[in-house]
Amino acid sequence: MPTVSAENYLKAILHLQDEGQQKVSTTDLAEKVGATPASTSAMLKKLGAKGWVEHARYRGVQLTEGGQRIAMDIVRRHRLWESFLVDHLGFEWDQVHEIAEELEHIGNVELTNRLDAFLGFPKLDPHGDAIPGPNGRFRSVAARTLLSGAPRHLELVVVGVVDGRDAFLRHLGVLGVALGTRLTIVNRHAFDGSLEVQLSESEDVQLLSPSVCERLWVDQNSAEPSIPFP
Amino acid sequence: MPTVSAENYLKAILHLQDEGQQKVSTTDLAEKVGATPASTSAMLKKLGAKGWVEHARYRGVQLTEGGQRIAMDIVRRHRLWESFLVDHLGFEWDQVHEIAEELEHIGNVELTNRLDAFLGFPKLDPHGDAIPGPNGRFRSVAARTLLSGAPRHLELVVVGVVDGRDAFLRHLGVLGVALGTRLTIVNRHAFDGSLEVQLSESEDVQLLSPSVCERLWVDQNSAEPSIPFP
DNA sequence: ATTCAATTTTAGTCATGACTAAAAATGAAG
DNA sequence: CTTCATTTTTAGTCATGACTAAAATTGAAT
Repeated sequence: MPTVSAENYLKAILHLQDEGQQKVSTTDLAEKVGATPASTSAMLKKLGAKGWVEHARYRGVQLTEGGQRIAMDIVRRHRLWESFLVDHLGFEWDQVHEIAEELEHIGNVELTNRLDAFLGFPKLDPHGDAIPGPNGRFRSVAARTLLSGAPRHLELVVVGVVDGRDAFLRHLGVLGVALGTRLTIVNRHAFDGSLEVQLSESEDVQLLSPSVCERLWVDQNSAEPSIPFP
Repeated sequence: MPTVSAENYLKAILHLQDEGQQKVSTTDLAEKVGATPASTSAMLKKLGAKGWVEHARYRGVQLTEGGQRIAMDIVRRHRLWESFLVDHLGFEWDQVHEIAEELEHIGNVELTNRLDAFLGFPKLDPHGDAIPGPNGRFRSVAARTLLSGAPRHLELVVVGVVDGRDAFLRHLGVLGVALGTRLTIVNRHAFDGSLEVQLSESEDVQLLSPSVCERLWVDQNSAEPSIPFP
């Protein structure tokens, strides 16, 4: 069983690996967890000894299979609790992160699974991030979803429109969106549910109104290499 | 803000004070928290410095007003979470203590109050123990309750019977219960809801079936000095 | 009063996980 | 191929909160 501190490091490594770097540098990790590189270096030695990370001195870290499993479970608990806080206790999206940061460290499996069931086995948390299942992997996302209900941080392809009217299609053109456009949701705005999406080709970030998001069918871009953390 | 460890000591002192000892001995406290008397002695010095306990060397400890407030808040969170686990996640009475022991240390006030509201401001937890309100004091218990719905660890007086039939009254006589009998619920059995009650006069512990408990009106024994932890 | 067994505190260690300051390794530029 | 700025690790401290062993205090019994 990892300590709370170890869990925070493992989680941070998972997030950084997701953000692109396959090997995570000590400095980046230190910054993420809010510690000095020296402290981080010391912790990495311990995590390595436990078999949770592969750590070649001066070369960066990577989660092992076991370490990733632990980190995914933490993310699972974090996002389940966030869902609970928003859906049942009436918190807003932007108020729940800190609280979930504490709740996520309660590792009781029975508790987590029952909470999952209580919530109806949700696939996405209130921020639109995918929730790992009890097996430590993400639940398969429906083949075709409305953009408004798709997860963040996953490259999507526009595969259809709900509304075929000219005015809407012209509007899409202005926004730089068409059938086949690849994009990634980078942020959901709590205020009205509008989405910031990054268009893969142009690298532009575009703000899409809720009414646009509800009229676009998207699919996970299967061409993309399947990384563990969408 | 107390550490998790400090919270456990404060909670233990509250429980021991409730069980009769106004001043709690280092040895008893040590046993309760599962530490050595030496470690406990060291912790008491710190708790004293924070103003949470009064500690006269070799003379025992007592919670200060501030310390009691902290301890009551911990008990509040513990019992609210236990209620949540049983009422909404489907746990049994005897499975929830350990989990609540972890959840109770998340001190976010907003979280606690929202959870309280979500649960419908319950007065008793699944074990029949009173739940402190947001002010750190127990909510007033209804003037007259059925024994089956009364809190544990509080001296009660039998003030009436629902069912006046001879057979029932004779049965009460056999059990040693009559109008005016003072008793305290010491345990609820998860299996069928039957209660173990201690009769104040004889000191006997008597097992009462659910059907008996549902036919007895009880009231809080107001003659008793009002101790903080019923 | 004095002794003595039980209780409590102090003294001295240890493990965790943080820190600063100093040393070592890396790798890019000349 | 050597230099040097950057990154990373090591060395040495500190605070928490636990422990054991030893000393101090209490209070009950002679």
